[in-house]
Amino acid sequence: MSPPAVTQQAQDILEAYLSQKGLRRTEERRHILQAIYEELSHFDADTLHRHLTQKGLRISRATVYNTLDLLVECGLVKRYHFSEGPTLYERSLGRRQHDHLLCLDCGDIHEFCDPQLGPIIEGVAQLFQMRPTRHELIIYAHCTKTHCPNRTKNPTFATK
Amino acid sequence: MSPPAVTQQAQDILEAYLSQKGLRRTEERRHILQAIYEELSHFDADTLHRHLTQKGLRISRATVYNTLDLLVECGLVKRYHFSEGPTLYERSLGRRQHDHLLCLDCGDIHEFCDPQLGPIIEGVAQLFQMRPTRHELIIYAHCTKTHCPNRTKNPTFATK
DNA sequence: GTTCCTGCAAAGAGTTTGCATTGTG
DNA sequence: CACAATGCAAACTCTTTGCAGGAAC
Repeated sequence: MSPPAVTQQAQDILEAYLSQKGLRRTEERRHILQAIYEELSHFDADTLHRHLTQKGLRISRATVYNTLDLLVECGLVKRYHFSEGPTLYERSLGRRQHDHLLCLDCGDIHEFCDPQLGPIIEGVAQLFQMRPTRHELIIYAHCTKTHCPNRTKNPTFATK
Repeated sequence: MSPPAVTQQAQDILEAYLSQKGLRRTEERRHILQAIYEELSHFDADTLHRHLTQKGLRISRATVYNTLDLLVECGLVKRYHFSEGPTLYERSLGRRQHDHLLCLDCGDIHEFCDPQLGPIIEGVAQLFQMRPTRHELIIYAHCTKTHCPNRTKNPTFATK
């Protein structure tokens, strides 16, 4: 599915969720959802806020936080807790569930899917008589390429 | 190895690390290391600080944070970033590397070791030409026991 | 018109930093 | 006695909250 089509589908899902819950369809919510689906990935709330401001949209930080909560609730956005920094978000519609590998040298975030992970998680949860709802696997790693093009960027996730 | 013996070994390692780096052996560092090795697990900085205060030790929050950094640096303590809350710490000497399963109903933290995980991580890192240094796998799950004894406790990790 | 949502600014949690004082080597 | 470590408080980052005004239904 093309990016605009996914965005449209996301908007439709949001609308359905809002009317079902008796909540309101506001410009702000549409704008935020669009930015997330067409322009950003692995962003934090403040980056999203600045992005919207630069586009000339006057949306407050509070609304950004509120709307992110809403979008996570209705499943259109996923929330991640990597090391120290702020909470990061990602669009989730039309994307396979995946995990993350963080480069300790440049802060780059790589995504991967490993089909072996699901059974492991199920097995562990069963051992404790628990029903798993979600998981986060984060691998922290260094680049082995001698001339990694990212080496120049500022490292993140470095110490904590 | 018995708990006091592990603590002693940890103190020895700390001393060695300090002299090697030209740093100072202080009462505070010894007290903090001892509390971590003998009295606490999955604690945050503030819990550790209150714990020390209750024992009659007057150690400042700043020193607690500094010392935790130091202990993580020299490998005696592990740092974890679970969902929203504060950073958690754990003693690491004499313990196998393990991952965590968090109960969404009561906030309990279970530990598990899965030998299949290592190869998966190696494989993923190799795919990206990266050298993995550490990882965090967190499984969030609900209890399936109808009368979970923990159900009464305050849930943590519930929403974010 | 009612209720939800927004924007603003203040508060809050967790952590870091600056600086004078203390204490180790 | 030099310089690292401590204690204290203020600053800082990220996020939440309270409340008045404004927009959706």
